[in-house]
Amino acid sequence: METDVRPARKYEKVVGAIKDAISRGELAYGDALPPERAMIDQFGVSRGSLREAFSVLELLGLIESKPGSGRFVRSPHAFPEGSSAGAVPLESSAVLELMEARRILDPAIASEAARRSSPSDMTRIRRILTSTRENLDDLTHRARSDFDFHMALASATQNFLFVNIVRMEFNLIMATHESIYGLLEDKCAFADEHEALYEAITVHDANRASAAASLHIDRIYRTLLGAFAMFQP
Amino acid sequence: METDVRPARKYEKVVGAIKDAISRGELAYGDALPPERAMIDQFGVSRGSLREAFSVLELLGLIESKPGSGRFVRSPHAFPEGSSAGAVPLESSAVLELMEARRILDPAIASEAARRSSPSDMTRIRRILTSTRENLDDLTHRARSDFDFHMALASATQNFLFVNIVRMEFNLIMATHESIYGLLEDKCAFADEHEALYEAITVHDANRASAAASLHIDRIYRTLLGAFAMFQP
DNA sequence: GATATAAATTGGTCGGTCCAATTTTGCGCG
DNA sequence: CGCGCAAAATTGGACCGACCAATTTATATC
Repeated sequence: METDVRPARKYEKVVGAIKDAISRGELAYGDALPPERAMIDQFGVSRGSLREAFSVLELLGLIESKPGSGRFVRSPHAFPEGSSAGAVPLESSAVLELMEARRILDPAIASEAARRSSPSDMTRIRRILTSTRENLDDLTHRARSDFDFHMALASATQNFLFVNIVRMEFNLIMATHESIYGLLEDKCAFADEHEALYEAITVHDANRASAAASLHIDRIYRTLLGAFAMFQP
Repeated sequence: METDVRPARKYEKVVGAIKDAISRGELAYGDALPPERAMIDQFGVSRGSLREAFSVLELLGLIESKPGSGRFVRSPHAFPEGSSAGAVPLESSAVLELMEARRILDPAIASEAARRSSPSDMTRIRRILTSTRENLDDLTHRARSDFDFHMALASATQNFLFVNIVRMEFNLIMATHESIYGLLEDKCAFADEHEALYEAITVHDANRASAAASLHIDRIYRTLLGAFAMFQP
């Protein structure tokens, strides 16, 4: 019964807590966070872990550090003020923002992968795809497969900048909405689209690969859009 | 006489040293780096600083960490083995790889900025452009302007993923080739292209913005290609 | 030869020190 | 009383050395 593959780092707890506080409205735009030394007691973590949490929150665009002054909440997006039962607006806005970027980035990466992929890249991707089919019902397995697939695609571009971008994409997915895969119900479409993408890359058809990636991410985007719409007026 | 704006962090020294060692061939693909505890003495830095250096080198795709085993050199690109007078191959291959990615990413970002930019974004970019013109001969000022301009462009997309990508691009530029701006002699073209890009974004012409960005980065890419070709047989 | 054990290595965390930037306080002076 | 400037307190930034855990590799033992 392995519930969590990840070792649950301390800083993640802090990130979650602050993120939730912003979602609930306890921390609003412009507000100052408590000073480091106070938060150390508050969360019971060391300064190093705290700083790591801050660096993530800064990367997410949620807070801003001003040396000598303090840390302040930055509005990442403009989202409705008086939203009841909180937690949704921030999460959804961040995830949609991420997906909007992926609608542009992923087709470009797929196209580049189609141009430069080597046979060994393709066998690796092939292996990942079969592993994906094996256990489509397990949520964490699906998430893991998705990550592996897109990382393999990125490394097939032979360009580490794309690898880093995909790594960043999935870091953000995990940081902002771990349960996102629960919303994507259509498991078969998930696997089918990955396979279509694989086929296009195998024959080095950049245009078809780009189109396949577009279809894939567009469907996900629309699905999430629909799911989030149910939470908001 | 301010030679370095940046405070010269400890880990940067380590990154440079290891990068140079790889360039010189002292460390080749597959070689194991000395263990952390040994490098602490070797470089006279703490473990924290060392780990920070490793994280950068890992991001650059130069090394790979295997828990319980050690850290190993990864070939980032295949580049000529017996290259004399070293230092060039790694640097140039990494920079060209970065620029190849930018040829794809930057037009996409420019196009998105054209679609979503607000008036306040444009005034900020306008200010950066006039500042750029003011001191075109100073190398560090030009580098700073370039960074500011592209960061402003990224934030005009209203999407923090693009902001992070541009931040990453310039982190890599600084990490791999700080003197890169010395190779880009045509100062006027530099400023002109930025202005053309600005114009396209102001009128929200996504296609023109994308084209302008392509022209800009393509010229830089060709210039660097030419400059590096002189170092290699 | 197989297995248990020990050693070596990286990963994560902690609690400090010192420094730079900023803000706040307080004092002197007009 | 009000203003301005300097000292002090507050805050984040960088760094250090130590500790223990997880994992891999080497070694010893049967």
